[in-house]
Amino acid sequence: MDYIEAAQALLQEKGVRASTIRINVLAYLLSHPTHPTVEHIYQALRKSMLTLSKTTIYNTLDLFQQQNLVRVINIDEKEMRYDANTTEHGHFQCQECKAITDFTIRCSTPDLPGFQIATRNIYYRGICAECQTKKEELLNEKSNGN
Amino acid sequence: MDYIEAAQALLQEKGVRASTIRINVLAYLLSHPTHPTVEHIYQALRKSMLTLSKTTIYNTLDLFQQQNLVRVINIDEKEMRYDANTTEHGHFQCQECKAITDFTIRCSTPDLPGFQIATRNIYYRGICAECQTKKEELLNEKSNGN
DNA sequence: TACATATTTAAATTCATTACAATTTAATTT
DNA sequence: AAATTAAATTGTAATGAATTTAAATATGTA
Repeated sequence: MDYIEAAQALLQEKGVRASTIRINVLAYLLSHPTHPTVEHIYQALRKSMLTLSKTTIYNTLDLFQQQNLVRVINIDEKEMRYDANTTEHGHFQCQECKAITDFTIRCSTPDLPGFQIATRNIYYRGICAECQTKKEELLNEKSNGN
Repeated sequence: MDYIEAAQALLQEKGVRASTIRINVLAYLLSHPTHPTVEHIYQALRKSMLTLSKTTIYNTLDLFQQQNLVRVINIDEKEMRYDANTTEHGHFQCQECKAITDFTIRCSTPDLPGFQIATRNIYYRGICAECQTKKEELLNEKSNGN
């Protein structure tokens, strides 16, 4: 399975012209399900596309969003993040390491009569399991050392 | 029931010095459960506090957040919004009128073993009932007129 | 009153994002 | 193929919310 081919196929499905840049941006998102920022994508693709502009990344991601190819994740305080996984899932951001983890969740129907819901975003924040373990280890070291 | 008194009481409960500015910012949030921005609060309080600085609003809201007196709502594309209602509820933003509506919702426990969850935010977007009605009326007018 | 601490202020800065005009590339027509 | 049109990409400059900084002011306590 080739991410480039998969990206090209997805673009064609949506009737979007599959330019080199578009294919590469989408392939990057497919191969890096780590919710990258515009900067991440830009720095990665710049290596092989010397004249690439950051504006193009913004434009491309806007287009993808309109076509439902990506979803924007606004969990981070400063930067937007992008996810090629458009299925329903929540996002957890660790306040220590800033990493974003997907999780599955089911919610009841909200009491919004007459409202038309277009997008749903569930953002949780806290300390991830890994950072939690590190913290506990630090505490143990301290109590053993003294 | 006086919002000023209520704000003062809440601040004292948390052991935070109840300065005039703090009381007024919190009272504003209590009396305007419309998820105001920093700018909204600033413009409203400036009228009676001529030397008020926007930085103070930021500082005050940061303090309130630490003390769990307010919750930050990041649903808007550009500006942060603040809510003195700290009970669990979701937020819906209308893509037409930008108004934010509270809703109640219950979600299943996420599959995040070992994770420590500190804050939860549920953001839905779409068209609110009012704007939906307006749109339908416009459509009807068109089909009747022609 | 004097002192230390907490609060408030205003100006300057930061930085992700957007606006826009110019340029390049690709597709279509003559 | 050349000419025309449309679409995509680029770079610079502007935007504006949020933060930083340092100075000024107010407050509580001895």
